[in-house]
Amino acid sequence: MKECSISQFPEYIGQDVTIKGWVSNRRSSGRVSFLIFRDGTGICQVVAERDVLGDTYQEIRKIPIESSVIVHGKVVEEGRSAGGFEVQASSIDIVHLSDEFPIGKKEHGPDFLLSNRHLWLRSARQTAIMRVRDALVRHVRNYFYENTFTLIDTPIFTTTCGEDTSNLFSVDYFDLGKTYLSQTGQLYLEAAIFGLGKVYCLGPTFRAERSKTRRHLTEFWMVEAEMAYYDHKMNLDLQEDFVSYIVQNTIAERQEDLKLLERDIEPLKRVVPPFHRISYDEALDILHKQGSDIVWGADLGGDDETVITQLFDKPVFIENYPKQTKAFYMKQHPDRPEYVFCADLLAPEGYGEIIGGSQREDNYDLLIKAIKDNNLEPETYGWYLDLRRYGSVPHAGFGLGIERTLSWICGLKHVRETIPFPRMLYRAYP
RNA sequence: UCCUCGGUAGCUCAAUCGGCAGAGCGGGUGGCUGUUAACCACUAGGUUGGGGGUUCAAGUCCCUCCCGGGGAGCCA
Repeated sequence: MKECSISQFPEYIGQDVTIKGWVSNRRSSGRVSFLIFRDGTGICQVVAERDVLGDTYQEIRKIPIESSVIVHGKVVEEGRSAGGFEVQASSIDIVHLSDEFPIGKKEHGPDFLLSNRHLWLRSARQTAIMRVRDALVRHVRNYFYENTFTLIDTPIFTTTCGEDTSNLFSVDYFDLGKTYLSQTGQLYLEAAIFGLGKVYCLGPTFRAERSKTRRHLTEFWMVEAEMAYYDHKMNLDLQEDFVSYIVQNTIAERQEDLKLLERDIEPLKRVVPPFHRISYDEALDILHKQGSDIVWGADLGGDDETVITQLFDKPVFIENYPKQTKAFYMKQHPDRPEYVFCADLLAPEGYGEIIGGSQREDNYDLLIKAIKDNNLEPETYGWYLDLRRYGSVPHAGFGLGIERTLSWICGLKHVRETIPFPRMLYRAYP
C-alpha cells in the first residue's frame, strides 16, 4: 500500500493507502469505532470495524487518546467526517499506546494549558496558529526580498543598548563583564544601510520589563527594517505597503486555519493603503473629547489606544510625538523641536500598537545632545555616533512585533498563544 | 513594583448563614450496527495550595507565606 498524507487524499480517492499519525479522539459503538486521526497535514476519520479488524478491534475500541498508530485502508469521501474524508481501515498497527493524556476534551484553564504547552501544541487550534505564524513570517521575508532589502542578522549579545539598561537581561560574558540580550537590532541595522541601502532583521528580542498583560512577552520576535535616504513620510508609505502585503497574503493562504480559529476575515480584507494618519496632538484632541484627562507630553496608554482604534476601520498611524516621550535616536522636527519624526501604527479592533518607527537623528551634534538629555553616556555609543561622521544621510526605519501582528490576524485575546513556547514574567517552562 | 481576582478529585467547576465535600469530563468495568466534545449503566478517585489562629464545628472567618490569572506602568 502506498503511504500518503491526509492533505493528499483528493488524489487517492478509492485507493488503499497507509497513513502514519496519532489518535486525536475516539468514539465507539458495538461493532464499529471511529478514530479522529491526525498526521500533521490534516485530520480525518478512521473507521475501524470489528468484523474487519478481528482481534485487534478490542484494543482499537479502547485505544487511549494520543496513541500513535499506522493505518492501512481505503480513502473514501465522506461528508460526515471531519476533513471530508475517511479511511476504512483494513488493518491498524499500534506504534505506542499513550499514557492517559493530560489534556482532555473539555475546556482547561490557562495555567494548566501553559504548564502543558509541549502537549497543548498538538491541538487543532494551536497547530492552526502555528501554520498562520509560518505563513506570516514567510510573507514578511518575501516582501523584503521582493523589495530589494538585504537580511542583516543583528547580534543577540550587545554592549550598547537602545535605551536604558533597567529593562535589559544581563549575561556574564567571559572577562568582558556584562553584556545584554538584545532588545532591538535597529542600531546595527543603521550601520548596515551605509553599505546596503535597505536592510532588515528578524529575530528574537528580549525585554526584562515586569509586564503582565495580554500584549507582552519577555521573549518575542520582531522584524525591523532600516532604509537609507528615507524620510518620515517615505517610511510611513513603506509600512503601509508592507503591512497590507503581509496581511493580505497571509489571510489568503491560511483561510482554512483562520476559519477554524473562528476569525472573521472581513475586517482584515480592508487592510489596504492608505491607512489613517493622525498626529499625536490630534489623538489628544480625540481623547479629550472622549473624556480623557491625558496631558500633553504623556505617552498613550493601552486604554487610550483602544479608544482610538475603535474609531477607525483600518490601521491608524499616530505621528509626531513629543520628543520627551520618545527614544533619543529619533529625529527632531526642524521647525518644532519639541516634536520628533516618528509614528506608531495601531491595529484596529482594539489590538493597538504593532509598529513603532521613526526617522533617525542624522546630525552628530543633535544626537550627542539627545544622548546627554536622556542621561545616557555618549562614550558607550562611540560606533553609533561614528555613523554620523562618515557620509551621514537621512534614514528611517521601523519594527513590527510578530506576535502582536499574529494575534491580531488570528483574532486572539492574548499573544501567549502565538509563540510556540511563551516566556512571560512568571513562566519559563516548558 | 502596584491594583484586582483566584487556588476544592487527573481536568473544569459547585458546595446557601460556619453544620455529612459534590457534578461533568477523564480513568476502570459492562452495554450499544455510522459516531460527531457520541450515548447509557455501574465503579474507583480528596491532606479543599502551605503554615498558624478563632470556634463545639472551618473549603467557608482572621493572620501569614507560596503559586497563578487579568490589568497598570513600560513597550512591539
